Amino acid sequence: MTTIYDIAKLAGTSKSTVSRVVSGNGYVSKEKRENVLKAMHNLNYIPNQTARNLSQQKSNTLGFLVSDYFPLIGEFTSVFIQVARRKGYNVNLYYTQDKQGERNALDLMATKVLDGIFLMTRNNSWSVIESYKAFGPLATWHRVTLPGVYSAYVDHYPIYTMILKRLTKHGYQRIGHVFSSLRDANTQARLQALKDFSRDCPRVEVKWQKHFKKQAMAGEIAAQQWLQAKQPPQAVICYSDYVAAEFIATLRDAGKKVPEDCLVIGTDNSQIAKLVGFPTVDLCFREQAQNSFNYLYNQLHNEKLPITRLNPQWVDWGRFSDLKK
Amino acid sequence: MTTIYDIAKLAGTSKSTVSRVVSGNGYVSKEKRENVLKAMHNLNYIPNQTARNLSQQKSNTLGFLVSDYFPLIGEFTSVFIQVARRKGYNVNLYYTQDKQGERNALDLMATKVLDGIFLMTRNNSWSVIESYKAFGPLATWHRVTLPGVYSAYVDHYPIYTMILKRLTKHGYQRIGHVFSSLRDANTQARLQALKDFSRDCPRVEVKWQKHFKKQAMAGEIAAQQWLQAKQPPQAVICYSDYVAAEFIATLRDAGKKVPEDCLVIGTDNSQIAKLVGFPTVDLCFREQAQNSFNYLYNQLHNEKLPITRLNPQWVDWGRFSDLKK
DNA sequence: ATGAAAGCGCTAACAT
DNA sequence: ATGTTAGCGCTTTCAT
Repeated sequence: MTTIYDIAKLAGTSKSTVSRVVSGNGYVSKEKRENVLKAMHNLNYIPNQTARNLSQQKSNTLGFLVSDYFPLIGEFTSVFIQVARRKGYNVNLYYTQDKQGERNALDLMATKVLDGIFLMTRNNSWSVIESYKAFGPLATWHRVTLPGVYSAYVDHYPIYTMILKRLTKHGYQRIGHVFSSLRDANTQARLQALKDFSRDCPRVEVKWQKHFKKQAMAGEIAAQQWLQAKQPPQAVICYSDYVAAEFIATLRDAGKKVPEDCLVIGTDNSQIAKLVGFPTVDLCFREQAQNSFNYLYNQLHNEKLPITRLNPQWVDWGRFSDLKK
Repeated sequence: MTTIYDIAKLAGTSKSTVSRVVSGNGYVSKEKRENVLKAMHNLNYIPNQTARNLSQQKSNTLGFLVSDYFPLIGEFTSVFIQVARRKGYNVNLYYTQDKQGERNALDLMATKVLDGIFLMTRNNSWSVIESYKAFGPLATWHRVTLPGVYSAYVDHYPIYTMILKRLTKHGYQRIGHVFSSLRDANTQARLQALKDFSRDCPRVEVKWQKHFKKQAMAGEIAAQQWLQAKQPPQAVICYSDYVAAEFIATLRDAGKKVPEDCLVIGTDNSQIAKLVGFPTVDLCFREQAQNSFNYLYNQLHNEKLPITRLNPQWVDWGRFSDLKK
């Protein structure tokens, strides 16, 4: 491996000068700079990032933590990674299935192997996670209000209200719900929206409600329960597109027609919604990824990259135009 | 940040001894070890991976390079990352859209920021890529035969033949094809299979063939062409599940029935195939991810983790049972 | 403007 | 079994 020392020798100068031209910090005469550049080129020099990181106590890499894979992860990470790349940041992906694994990843901030961390999903309690704030900036996809943690959330209350009203307006009298974990703040917001809605429209039947902690199998199990219900809901709102897609696939397998027998709605605006063809709500996950990165970057550089306001939208690919407005 | 030096001081010993207990290399008396352990615990010691990497000239991290995101990437990376994790490896994801970006990532092997690299898709020519072999092991998803590059491919010839025979047996007389780039070795294998098949079964019409270099929009464009054809094929085989899904969505949008009007087949066995509900072929991408990691690991450690033989399977979720056998 | 030298935290001979 | 020492490659003060 060729090092700055080799370059220095060949260019007839010192390590310091070479370091200056490589990093672009400090003054160096035109003449010396050219010699160094020439030497770098001749020796095929590639700077050692590890040495640099050790010396500077930073790595220009962010950690992306998630517990299980679900399809939205792929889309979300891809925008996060590409946004980070443009600002010179790498990202390490960690699938941390347990508390300890997650802590190990968080620990990496202490030594600046990771400069900052985004948590898509988590294993440890928020108080544990928050304590890592001392090591570097933290952002998350969860809806939480903690002084030290940026949350890229969007309020589900108005969105859920909007969906409920729209369905009611179009004649749906029995509306079912597939929620994620009860402890989740988004679930709470949805439940509140549902409660308030029921007060206004008591005649709409909304009792069919299911809860799942994991996305895997949630849609399938919920669909099984739909199939066994005596009076199944005519429309079901799912907490994620993936769950909605699984729900639909299971109903169709059982010979049901979607959306005729049951209209199923997701809330991610992921590719899957478009492909399977069901209405969904764009909760702006792409902008959330962008905002999250910007937050971490701003913390790290004392800059002011913009954090944009999110503007959720109903999305139906023009296929459910009768549902519009 | 607390370092081994701090621990040494507190435990009344030397850095070396601390290093020995932390890394688990070398002898250290029970007594000293306990002192060190105690000190580590009291000071909340977290080893500095960067320093370790610099000293050992390795990082225990692999690079995963891909040019554009497409849905299978998410699934593929998630198994690759989790498999790597079990062996103590991290993985950095790079979306390299151009030649230079890809070279930058490959360069990282020179300084062992990356110990090895997997290329899902590539930008540079194989000869350029192969030259990086000098820095560390290389694996790819592409089908290539290069001395220094492991290819996790599976031969598409027998698979394509199998699909064609099966369709013919069930009465399909006009079979369409959506291929990826002509230069791709898998496409070549499929074309050869098609050619040989046509010799045996000249009466099956197979002229409807489309080629696409990018997955984005491929399915949609192909479907538009299907819709405009005077005599469109009764079955279409797509080179990826994602393309198949897009093809189906577009046909359905146009009021066509799938599979009644046109049977569409994918070849990834991704989650999307199951959710949209079309037959596909399991080309064992999960095992390919596993094999690729194992190869890289074996190169790095002179070990013999098994490289399993792949066994592609027709997959139809029991929904197309009339197509079976 | 440039060079010398100390240091980032850890590892690994080598010596005892 | 343990300590001393010389790196790993680069950055950054501090002189000059």
